[in-house]
Parts: sequence; C-alpha cells; structure tokens
Amino acid sequence: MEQKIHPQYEARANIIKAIGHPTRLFILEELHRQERCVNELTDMIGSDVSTVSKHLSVLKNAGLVHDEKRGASIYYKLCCPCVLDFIGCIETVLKTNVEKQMNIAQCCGITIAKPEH
Amino acid sequence: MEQKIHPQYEARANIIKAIGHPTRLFILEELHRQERCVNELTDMIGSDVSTVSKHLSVLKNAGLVHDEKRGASIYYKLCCPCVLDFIGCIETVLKTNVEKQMNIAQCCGITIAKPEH
DNA sequence: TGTATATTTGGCAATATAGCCAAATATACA
DNA sequence: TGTATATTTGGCTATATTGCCAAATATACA
Repeated sequence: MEQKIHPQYEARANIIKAIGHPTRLFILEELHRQERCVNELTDMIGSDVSTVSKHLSVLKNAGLVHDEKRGASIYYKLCCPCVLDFIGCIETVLKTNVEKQMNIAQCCGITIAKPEH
Repeated sequence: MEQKIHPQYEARANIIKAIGHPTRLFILEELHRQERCVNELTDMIGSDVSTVSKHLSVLKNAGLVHDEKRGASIYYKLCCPCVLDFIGCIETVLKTNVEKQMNIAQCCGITIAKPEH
C-alpha cells in the first residue's frame, strides 16, 4: 500500500467499502426503516441465507449495524442512521451522469426513446 | 446477482465503491481543497503515476471528478463536493468502534497505553 | 430428548480490484 | 523535427470479494 496515505484513510475506506454493495445498500435502507431478522431480509433479497448472513457480518464488522437476539431470531438494526444521509448526493451524481450521456447522444444525433414504465 | 435488488442499488453501489478506497478518498479530499494535476497528486501519494492515473479514471467514470487539459497537464477537480459531507458520519462510526473495543478491553482487565504523539 | 427453525461458518470457484512495469500517446518548447 | 515532460493504456500477478452449497451451531418447543 502507498506509504504517504495516512492509516485514517484506510479505516474510512473500509467502512465505505462495506456500504458500497447493492445488497448491503438495500439492507441498510431497510434497517433504516425498521429492524429486521436475517430471515426477513433473505426473503426480501432472494439470495441464499448464507449470503445475506455474510453481508450482515460485513456491516456488523464495519460497525454499521447492531444485532440483538430475541427468541429464535437475531434482529439487526442500523447503528448510525447518518450513513444514508448522503444517498441524496449519490443520486445527484447519477442524475448528472445520465444528463451527460444524454448530451453526448444528442450531439451525435441519437434519439432516445423514453422507457414505457 | 440477486433478482430482487433493484438496478438502482447497483448504480449507487458503483459510485460508493469508487469512493471507498484509501487513495481515492485522499484524492477526493485534496481535490475538494483545490484542483490538482496527476503529477502533483502522484507526488503527494507516492505510488506509481500509472496507479494514480487509474484511480483518477475510476473517479472520473463514476462521475465524481472532472478533468480539464491546460498546457501540458491535466487538471482534475471535484464534481460534487457533497460526496465528502458524510466523512463526519464515517468518523463517528470509527470513533464508536474504538469505544466499543475499549469497553471490551476494560471488561477483560486490559489496560491500554495512550499513544505518545 | 427429538425435531423444526434460524443463523453462522467453512470451503470452493468465479470474478473483480489493485498496483507495478513497460509501452503508447500527447503536448510543450528548443 | 527532436527531446523532455505529462498522462494513459496494456498486460501481468497478487489479492480480495462474492455467492453458492453443505455442514455446524443455536434456539424453541412438542
């Protein structure tokens, strides 16, 4: 690893990396709405329960979620709801990217059909 | 990939993934302060110029930075300064994680020396 | 205790990412 | 045009990540 990059950047990057996965983003948003057990999340996501469990483990190791055993299930909840505050900014970036693509297409004389739904 | 996860999560995750790397976090913060050319960033980072160039390419593809050729150099600047707004939240997560570790250590009777500097 | 349910862990294969070197490309300027 | 400087690209290896299956573990409850 690069010598001049402070370890603090590594620590920050590890947390951001944990957030940067489609399934884990979904989980974080769902846990932002309400706490959920592994089973419930697995039903919503539609992949193997072991895969979901591992995603939750990544989020837990990053300190983003907290788990609590109740009955036969383990309920996960969000530790720092602020981690989702910047989704709005990410959406802005995405929107700007699409606009850029549209401009390029327009300059090339390409017409883009609007999606049906 | 999981069927039930909306493509929107994929798009968001791609941008967050681009942010989640120590060197790229450093670059984003530096470009937040002022625009920089590849050469300057390479000197600050201390790795091969091709590596830095590729990091910049990742950030550019994600729509996070913009480049502008001036003279012999290419200057990069931040597109959406908001992407760094959540660093404060990440720091909170990190701080909480350390505190949790400290508590565990204390419960085990482990004394932790404060760092010298 | 035995069985069903919930969750995690180990192991594996496929894929993605990172970083270096060498080479290609582009620009400035003598 | 030739040379120095700036940047990107191709190619390669090492490492990390992902997601599945099977098995292990934990809990509830008859």
